[in-house]
Amino acid sequence: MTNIRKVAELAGVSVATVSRTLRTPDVVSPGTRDKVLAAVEQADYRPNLTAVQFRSQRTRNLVVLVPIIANTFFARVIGGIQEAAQRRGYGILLCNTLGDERTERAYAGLVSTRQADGLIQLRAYDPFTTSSGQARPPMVNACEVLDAAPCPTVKLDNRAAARAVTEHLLALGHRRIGMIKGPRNSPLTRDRLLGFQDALAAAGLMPDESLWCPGDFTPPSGHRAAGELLSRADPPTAIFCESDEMAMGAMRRIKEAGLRVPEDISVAGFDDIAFASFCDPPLTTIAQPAEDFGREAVALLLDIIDERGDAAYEHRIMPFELVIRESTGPAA
Amino acid sequence: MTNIRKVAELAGVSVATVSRTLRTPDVVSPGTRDKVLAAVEQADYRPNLTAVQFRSQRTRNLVVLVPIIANTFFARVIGGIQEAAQRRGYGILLCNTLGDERTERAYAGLVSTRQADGLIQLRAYDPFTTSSGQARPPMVNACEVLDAAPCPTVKLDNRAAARAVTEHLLALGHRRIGMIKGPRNSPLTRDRLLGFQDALAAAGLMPDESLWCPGDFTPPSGHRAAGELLSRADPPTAIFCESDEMAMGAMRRIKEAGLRVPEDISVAGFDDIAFASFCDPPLTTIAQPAEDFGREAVALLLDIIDERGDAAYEHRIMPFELVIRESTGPAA
DNA sequence: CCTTTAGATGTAACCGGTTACATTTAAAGG
DNA sequence: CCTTTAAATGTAACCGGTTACATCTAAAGG
Repeated sequence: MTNIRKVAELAGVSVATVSRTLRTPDVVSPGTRDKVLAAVEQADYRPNLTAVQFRSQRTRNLVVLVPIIANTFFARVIGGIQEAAQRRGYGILLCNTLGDERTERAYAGLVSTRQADGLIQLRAYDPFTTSSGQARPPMVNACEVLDAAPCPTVKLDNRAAARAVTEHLLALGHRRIGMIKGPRNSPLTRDRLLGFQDALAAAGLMPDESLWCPGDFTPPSGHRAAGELLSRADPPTAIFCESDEMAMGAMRRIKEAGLRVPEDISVAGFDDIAFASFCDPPLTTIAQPAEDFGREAVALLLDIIDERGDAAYEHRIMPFELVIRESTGPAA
Repeated sequence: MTNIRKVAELAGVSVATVSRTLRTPDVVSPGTRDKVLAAVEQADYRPNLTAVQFRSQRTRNLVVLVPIIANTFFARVIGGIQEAAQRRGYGILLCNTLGDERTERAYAGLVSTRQADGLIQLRAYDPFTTSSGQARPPMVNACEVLDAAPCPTVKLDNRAAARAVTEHLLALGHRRIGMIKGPRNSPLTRDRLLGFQDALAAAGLMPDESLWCPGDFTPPSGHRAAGELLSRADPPTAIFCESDEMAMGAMRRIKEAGLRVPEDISVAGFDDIAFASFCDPPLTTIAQPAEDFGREAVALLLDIIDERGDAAYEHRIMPFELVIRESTGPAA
């Protein structure tokens, strides 16, 4: 491997001059600069990044913990993270945690062990064991956010979004509205449920908990949950699903039962994934700026890493948009 | 930051003993071992990974170049890569290249600059400029594979898979079969087209190139392509799409034209993404073992890195399965 | 022509581990 | 009790850059 000493020898200068030519060219005289660059070219020299990282104590890597990369929404968020990180000269170390806390802590260790400069967590869990005295490694929590996050956060106003969907369904005349929720202990689920109840309360309706089914954001779970709702004596006339993936599962189940969407049952989703406008019927849903979640998270994280952030952690609320398509219609 | 010297001091031993206690505990006497481990605990010491990587010239990181992470199929492949890498103690540096060769070469540079030990490329492009004399960095090419790849490869027998789909459509009585292809210059597209033609030829049919439309694997491109096919004077009775995402776009377009799937037009996809069994109607498609592509790629790559591979590069062909659902039916 | 001073370059310490080699310690054998 | 030998531990070089500080060069000013 060609190293800086070989290049220095080739150019007839010291290693310091080679290093300066590459890092701070303006302090090197033009003549020397040309000699060095020619030698770099000739030797096909590239600085050993591990040495640079080691010496400078900066890796320019960010760890990203994602619950399930196969989830279309998270994949988009990661796309945004990757794009923003790359533009700022950072790489991303990806970890598909599948919600396993041991894995999350192991990867978080990459920050503690200085193999990455910071961490983005897309789930409501703090992977850093708070050993007293130790400084907290730079971290940002995005998408599903801890209630008392010890770091900046980026999230949607899930409560308002769920309220908007529900109000849309109420406006269509629906009174028995089923809900296919996310996992029980998720803040996301809780907030969306609150928004759902807000809308019902504003319309003077009592919430009926027997119409709430838990899911896990995947199509099969939506399929199963819809089955449960349909098997009731008095099934709902509309179903609000906390993810488009579950909504697609639910619509399939509804059709299997010989019912039509939206004529017999309206279905609304959440996320506005790429397939939402192509499924049958196209899905009414909440559009989230997935890529922006990622970009924003990177921006906040780099603020901390570069110590541009002063004291208080920022908590960003991203905008949502109710996208009305054809899966919701007037109550029968 | 606590370093190995502090721990050594705390334990009353030399830095070498601390290092040995952590790397090769069996060469350290039990008594010393306990002392050192206690000191490690007390100081909350974790070795600086950048120093370890620098010294050992091994990073235990792999670069993964993925064309579009938002593509459901690739997301699954990455899931497999991540899982296999993690199990073997490797991290992954992810790059969403969007097909940009400059980006790909930049990330490939992470291997040349020793920030990663190897690279997995999911697209048919060799990011390493072959500077003569230089040893090729370890690389594996998976999914979409170069014809004369200078490395191990993992792929599907796309030709046979496409032939299987086409034979299924022919068996249903279809004679005018449209095809929504992938990008023009992709080996994937070419091989699937060959398989398509194989089946037609075996059935004694002449291929009709006017029924082939290019797409880019996304739902909107399938939607557009289907529109073109439907606008012909004599539209096809079946459409074979090179991806499920395009198939979903195509089905939407067909319904928008007031036609039914499969009664009026059959549609087949490729990939068997999670939504394939939940769209309407459930999609006939080719199931690919996406996660296995990733696992296999990691295994082959680590073989090279650990120099277990002898001379010849292995070229793995992964199995496919024709999954017949409800989007294909007898020709009208 | 000498002194001052800014700019260019060189020297070498340093980052935090790993490990070859040297040295010390302890156990075994005579 | 002394010698031999293996096991345990210590010393210090090394990985490849960066950069503080020292030194040298040359232009400017007196």
